[in-house]
Amino acid sequence: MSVTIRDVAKKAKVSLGTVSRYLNGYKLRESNRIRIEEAIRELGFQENLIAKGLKTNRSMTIGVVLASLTDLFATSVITAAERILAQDNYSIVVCDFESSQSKLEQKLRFLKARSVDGLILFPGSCTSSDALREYLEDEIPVVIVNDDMPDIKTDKVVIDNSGASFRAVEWLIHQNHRDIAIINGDQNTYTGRERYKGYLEALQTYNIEPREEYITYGYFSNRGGYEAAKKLLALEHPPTAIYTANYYMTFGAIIAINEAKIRIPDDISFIGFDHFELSDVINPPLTVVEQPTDRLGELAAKLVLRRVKGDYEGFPARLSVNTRMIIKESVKRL
Amino acid sequence: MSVTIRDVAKKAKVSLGTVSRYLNGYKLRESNRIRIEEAIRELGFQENLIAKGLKTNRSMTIGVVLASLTDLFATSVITAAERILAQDNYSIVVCDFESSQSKLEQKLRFLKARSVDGLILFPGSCTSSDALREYLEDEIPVVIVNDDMPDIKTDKVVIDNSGASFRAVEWLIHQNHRDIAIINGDQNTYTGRERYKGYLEALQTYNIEPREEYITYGYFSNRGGYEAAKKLLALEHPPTAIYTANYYMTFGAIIAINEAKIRIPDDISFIGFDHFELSDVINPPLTVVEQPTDRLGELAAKLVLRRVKGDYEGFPARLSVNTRMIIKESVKRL
DNA sequence: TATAGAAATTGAACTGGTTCAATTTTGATG
DNA sequence: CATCAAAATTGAACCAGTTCAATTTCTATA
Repeated sequence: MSVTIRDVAKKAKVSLGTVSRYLNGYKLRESNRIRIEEAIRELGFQENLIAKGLKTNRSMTIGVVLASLTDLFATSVITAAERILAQDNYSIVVCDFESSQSKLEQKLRFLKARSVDGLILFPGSCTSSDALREYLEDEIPVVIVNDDMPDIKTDKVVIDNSGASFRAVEWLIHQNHRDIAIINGDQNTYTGRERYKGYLEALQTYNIEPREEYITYGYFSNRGGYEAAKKLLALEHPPTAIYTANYYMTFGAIIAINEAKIRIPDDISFIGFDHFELSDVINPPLTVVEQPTDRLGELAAKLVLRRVKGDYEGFPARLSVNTRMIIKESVKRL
Repeated sequence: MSVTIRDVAKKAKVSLGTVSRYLNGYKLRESNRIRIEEAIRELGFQENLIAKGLKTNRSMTIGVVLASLTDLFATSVITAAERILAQDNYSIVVCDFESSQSKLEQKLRFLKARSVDGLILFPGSCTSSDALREYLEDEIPVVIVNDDMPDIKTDKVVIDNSGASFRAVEWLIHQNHRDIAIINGDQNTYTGRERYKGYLEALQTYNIEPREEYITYGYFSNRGGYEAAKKLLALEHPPTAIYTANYYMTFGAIIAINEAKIRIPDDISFIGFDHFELSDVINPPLTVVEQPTDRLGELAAKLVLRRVKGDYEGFPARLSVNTRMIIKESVKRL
């Protein structure tokens, strides 16, 4: 079979305990260190993390569970998280649950059998989970990203969802817009509700009566955004500005606007969500709410690492990061 | 600590070998089966896949290595692959290497230490790897997705890249286009070169002299596609049709066209790449080359599973799947 | 009912690491 | 040079499963 530390020990004429100590960075006699290094090189030894994990009860893996691998927000966050985790020699095991509650349970159990040391979870439309409770019972740290599971006590990293909407709408108001429409995400989700809330709060703060026909739903999908925008543009009194509450809806809406040969910002003002590649390349470049996906991933990774290492200070933490408005040219001052 | 099969064995009054056999689906005496199932339920036993992996030398994980987690093509393929793998109780460990050769090596070694049973690799612009050679030496199956590593002998699943271009361009020619531009991907990549090749072959087949100014490069990026399209539209004799060789360039180009107030298909015909959500939502819906990402993921997963299970028939396999043209309304017959 | 062959069960040995109590080596000090 | 505490090393036991040769139980047949 493959080369084990026993082989290395024999070749270097030391005990296996010494080789183990070498591998784990303990100090040892210079002459032994040299002989072990030589033996490792000559034998082409590679340590077996599975065997290591058996005794230490650590797999050095963090489970990542998300609704869909093709979700740009989640994958952006994960990219950043993975970078941090890799620095500490952790790797990520990724599972998607296709927005299905039963698959979520299944994947969570699956990862648990695999002894993940921690979990980063994007629950999306799933608001509860029995399997997740088992993680808490066994004290496996869980960090939820930009979401809420009200009856489950875990760490969270979130963006300031309602604040993001508030500032976007406030910006429109400051540019003298009053007829401001929103294309909302799915109201069964935390982010969907929060972003809607911020919209309402901004209107309220400036004494603007919300108009029912300006409140539309795109359900976080491209097609949804497209259709909602189409509906808005067809109104007898169309809004002077549209705010979309996520990336996919933003591009659906833009396409509807282009199609209607309505120009941004001359005919209608627009604030989108997320600052991914497409937003800049559009003409005119879009004013958007930028989610700090890198920061979010970084925080989630660092938090889960801290917990994995036993530091439970401030549990359950709820780290919130602010979004940023990227002001470009898609909003006209009235 | 946690509940082990020894605890289950004791409680069910059988030996641990019997419990092991139960867990692995062997037949056993009805009375024992019942008692074991009871014990498992009562104790809340969950098997430890890490311990299992130590003896069997199988981790039940497949490594997935790709340049970027935010690449929609790769994540679509992976989604389909994961579905198949999960059916056989395999999970995927995902690493991105950020298009860096050294990170690729690092991640491959990392996964190897983690005893992945197989590897699905999207090499992108990396055309070779020492760490990968170690996989072959140790007979860990590797499947490369839609790419080529000329001096490394592995299984591959590919799409018919040059054929895809050929048919797209041929379709334009059949609609009487002669001034056909291409927005090429990065020529340092296999897919970039192949797709360009198909374009040239189609022109040649129909005796059309390729025109240098119609051959542009968008390097597979959104911005690249945008800029290439802008350049094409600014030509004294702009092409009557544009073909873009991947998704991101397609949308960059569309935005450039919209911006220039040129209409598809009246002013210019267009064939894009990939049939993701945006292509349909555009007006008019785009005629595109559809890559069967589901099929590709399925094939990659099934192939790697076959190899993992020791079936090396037909090694190295090179499974090719055909792209499909989705004919919509973005091409005008001249 | 005895018996042979098949089927099921047993449990010690094994996988490749870590751990720690016991032992050996080192080196500073009187 | 003897002594002793500190540092380094040793190797058996352990982690939670699988495996397989040996043993026990079952079943069919004479």
